[in-house]
Amino acid sequence: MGRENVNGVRRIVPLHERLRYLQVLQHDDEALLETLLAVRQDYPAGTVLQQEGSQYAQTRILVSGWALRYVTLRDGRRQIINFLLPGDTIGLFGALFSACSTGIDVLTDAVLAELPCADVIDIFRESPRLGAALCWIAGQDERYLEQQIVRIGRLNACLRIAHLFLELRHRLLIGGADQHEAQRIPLAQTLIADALGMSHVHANRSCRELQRIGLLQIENGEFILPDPDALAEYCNFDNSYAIDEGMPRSTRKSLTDF
Amino acid sequence: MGRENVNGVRRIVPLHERLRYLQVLQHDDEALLETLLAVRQDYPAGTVLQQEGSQYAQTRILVSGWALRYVTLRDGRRQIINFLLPGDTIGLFGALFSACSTGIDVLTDAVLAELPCADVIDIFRESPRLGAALCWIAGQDERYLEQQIVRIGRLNACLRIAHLFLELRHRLLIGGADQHEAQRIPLAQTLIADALGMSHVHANRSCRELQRIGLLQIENGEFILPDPDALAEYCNFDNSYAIDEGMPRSTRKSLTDF
DNA sequence: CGCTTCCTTGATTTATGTCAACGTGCGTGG
DNA sequence: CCACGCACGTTGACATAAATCAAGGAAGCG
Repeated sequence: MGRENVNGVRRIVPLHERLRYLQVLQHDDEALLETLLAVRQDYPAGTVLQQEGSQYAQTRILVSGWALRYVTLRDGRRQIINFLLPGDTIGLFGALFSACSTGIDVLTDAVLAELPCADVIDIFRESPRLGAALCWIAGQDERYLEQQIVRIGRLNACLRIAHLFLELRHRLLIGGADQHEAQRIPLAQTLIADALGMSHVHANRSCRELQRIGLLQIENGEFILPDPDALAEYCNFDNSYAIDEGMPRSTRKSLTDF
Repeated sequence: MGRENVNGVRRIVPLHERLRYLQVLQHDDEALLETLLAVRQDYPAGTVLQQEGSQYAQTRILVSGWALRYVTLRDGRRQIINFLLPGDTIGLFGALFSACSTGIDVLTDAVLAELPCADVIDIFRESPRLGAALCWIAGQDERYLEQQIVRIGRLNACLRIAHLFLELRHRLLIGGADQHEAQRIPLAQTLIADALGMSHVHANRSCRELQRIGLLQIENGEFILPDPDALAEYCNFDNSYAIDEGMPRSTRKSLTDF
């Protein structure tokens, strides 16, 4: 489960990788999930996947590449709500909403699995275990938004950037990236500014500052985290409980026994 | 459904009121929901309902009163993630997480319905319709967090306050409050500051400014919104699609046919 | 080439935070 | 009953983080 051949290379499917943490899916669930994720679609960098206020076209799962979710204000400024990484879902419960609250753009070339929104609702009938797993994914998304609120609300520019980068690294790891991959953050400074509620000028100066004190490298338009632990120390990043990865044993037992 | 006698007065149950919008619950679902919400518990203002990092004790639904959800930083400052109003859930999918990411305090005297977290997971087996309705509630929560990110990230202090107050009003209305009730915001300025990522001094000055231009009244430690439409105009508050209330007809049909 | 996008830097303005002091109402314990 | 502490609101003076304005440079691309 969770791996597939692409150009002869055995590749991780990040959503499966994420769900593996849960340790509740059984063989049938995995098979069902693989069926649902069978349809793949490629999108080039820059594609608008979803427009603010439009109807949900489909439920999508990011298999590879980065995307971003944003809200545009009347004056044209935008606020990036969060970044979407391999293993993240788009419009998971889209069947339950009449319109999208955010726009979504693909940032890099990306591969998405696509299925009708209604199929997700059917999952709950066919496999409560898989349904619970999807609620867990949705709950994690919400926790990342909480972290984003804390960052923007209470941290200064440098700390915000450091904290965001560590979250992204953490999520890349959860999706199955190796340590080296997870230290690379391919974001333009403009995007960081739009995500963290600051001007691009100030984002630039803050990145430079982090670079100056050795916590960040800037190479070919992407950032490298040379020392994640030092960075975590710098901004008090804590993923022990703020970003939960587990499920209580009792729940796991009740789901697997079912 | 959704009403009960309290001191001889027929009272709205806000979660039911919220779910009524969906128009998918059938008689059995409503009965099941009422069974689950049968156990009520009173808490006085100031009670700590949940500590950051603790295990989820139970799933709770706010029946009356206000609460707040927050994260505390190492230096003691805190960021309020959001406010909880009648009809909001606490730890809805708590069964799926090993620990709480946030603390929750009761702000006013409050009544909560309480049930074991595991019962929520069982709902998905017993009634996919009710399960979908709960996912919709969870999805709405997430949208409120998105709005919070936009506020803190891109609006200045006065606009943030105006926007937050309008969201709270909107949510009070959804929970069944009447127009008059929904114009009353019983929050201390310190709380507004902690929620909107500003100092209490600045929150005070901004509230005064809103009062000066006639968009806000301050009475006995609570705020009144004398003209919600003017306030919405002032801060470009838009609840048409940003805060979705509906569900596509197709989904409703597939759920009710089931 | 000339466009565009992104990054960079300096000068200046503005929004917001910090510090300090004081007032008010309220509950509590003597 | 009063005295006290406490939480909250208020205001002024000042410091600082961040936005804005402006200009120019580097890289990619038709």
